Amino acid sequence: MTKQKNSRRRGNDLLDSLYNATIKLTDTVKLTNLTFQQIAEEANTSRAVLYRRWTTPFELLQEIYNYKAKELFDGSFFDKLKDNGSLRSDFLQLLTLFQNTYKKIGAEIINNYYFLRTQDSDNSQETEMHKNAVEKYLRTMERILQNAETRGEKIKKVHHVTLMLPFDLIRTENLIRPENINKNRLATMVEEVLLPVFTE
Amino acid sequence: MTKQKNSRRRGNDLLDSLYNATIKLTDTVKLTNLTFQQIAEEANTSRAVLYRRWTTPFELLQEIYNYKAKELFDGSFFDKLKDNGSLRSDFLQLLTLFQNTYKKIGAEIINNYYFLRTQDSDNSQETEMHKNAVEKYLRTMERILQNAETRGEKIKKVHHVTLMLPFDLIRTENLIRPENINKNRLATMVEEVLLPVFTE
DNA sequence: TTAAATAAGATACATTTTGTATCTTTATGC
DNA sequence: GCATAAAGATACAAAATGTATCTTATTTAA
Repeated sequence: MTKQKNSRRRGNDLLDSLYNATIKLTDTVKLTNLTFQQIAEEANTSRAVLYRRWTTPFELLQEIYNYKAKELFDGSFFDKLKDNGSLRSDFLQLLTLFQNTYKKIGAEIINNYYFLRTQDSDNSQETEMHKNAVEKYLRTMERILQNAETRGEKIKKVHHVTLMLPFDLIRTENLIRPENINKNRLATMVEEVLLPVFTE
Repeated sequence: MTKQKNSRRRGNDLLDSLYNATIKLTDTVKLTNLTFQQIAEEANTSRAVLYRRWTTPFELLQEIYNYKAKELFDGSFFDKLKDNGSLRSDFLQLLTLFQNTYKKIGAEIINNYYFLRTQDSDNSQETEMHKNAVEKYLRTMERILQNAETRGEKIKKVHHVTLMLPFDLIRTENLIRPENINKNRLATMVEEVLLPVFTE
């Protein structure tokens, strides 16, 4: 979809290129050591292009991670959720889908997103995105639990925050013990944590 | 304990001053925008002092957060843990002590610690510290559960990773929903998560 | 199809930060 | 009190910043 007849990139083409150059640099350069100079060189453009859009590399990073994290927060992966006939299977599928999205976006990117979030409390745009995501997560959990109840499984009433547990678990695992994540670990989360918490 | 008769600071006195100047700057300057110049000025010393110790602000930050996080990882707050006569009370005390340590050190500092950790996988010193901490956490949980079992409470056998749940919960809460933390929230964690997970 | 508008890219310049090196001064330990 | 180690001051070339101006390519709309 990229126009190759033009040598001078514009708009979103250029923006993508800047994003990618920055992400690529984070493989070798620590986040705290990034400079506009390097980014401009990596993206084959001039520094002016960067200064017209952002005042510091921090702002650029913030924009990138907000953008990249969108897929995690739009909750579109929930569309693949099926009623598997048991809460156990539904939970496992939920964790698997969520973890796959983490993997697809890249755990480092999401970790960085959450880090920048703590650095900047007045980011209303991201806050809105995050708030909507939490709403979607809650509604998804409510639906899963409702289905289970309809099937006759005994479901406990819990506070709303507790409904965030599956997502909290995946986030923690990717931040603290990323090397630990596999099918067995997800199954253990369901068996030893989620089922005891949400069922009698 | 600070010597005031000397105008020229040395060793740990100077180091403390550099650490404090850096931390102070992080109130106004984003982590990714810190410079040695600023830090030297803030600490009333010369840049040479900084370059003799670290090559980039990132390294300095890493050292600071490793140092500050020590108190969280040495597990000394566990000494205050008593046998309260019920698992419910023991869990609540554990969460309270852990959260108080978070508060004392500063949640931002610990969040930053974990972030830098993801940026640098080859930090053997911190890895050792972290590994020892996990060991201590596991042993503490085992002790608490053992006490409960001795009292006659029905305790489930779970994987080691699951024993990290109390600490994972507090970490998540401080990273994602810091405004949400109070006595009620901790009680809900015990009631709706920890007790169902660890007892029959 | 051409002209006007818009944004990219090149360049320049003063300022700040970096990284290194050298020298002087102060504090500490023997 | 003297030797040693480390702090602090200073200097300098190189890199990065922040801003401004000018040229050139691409888009839009007349």
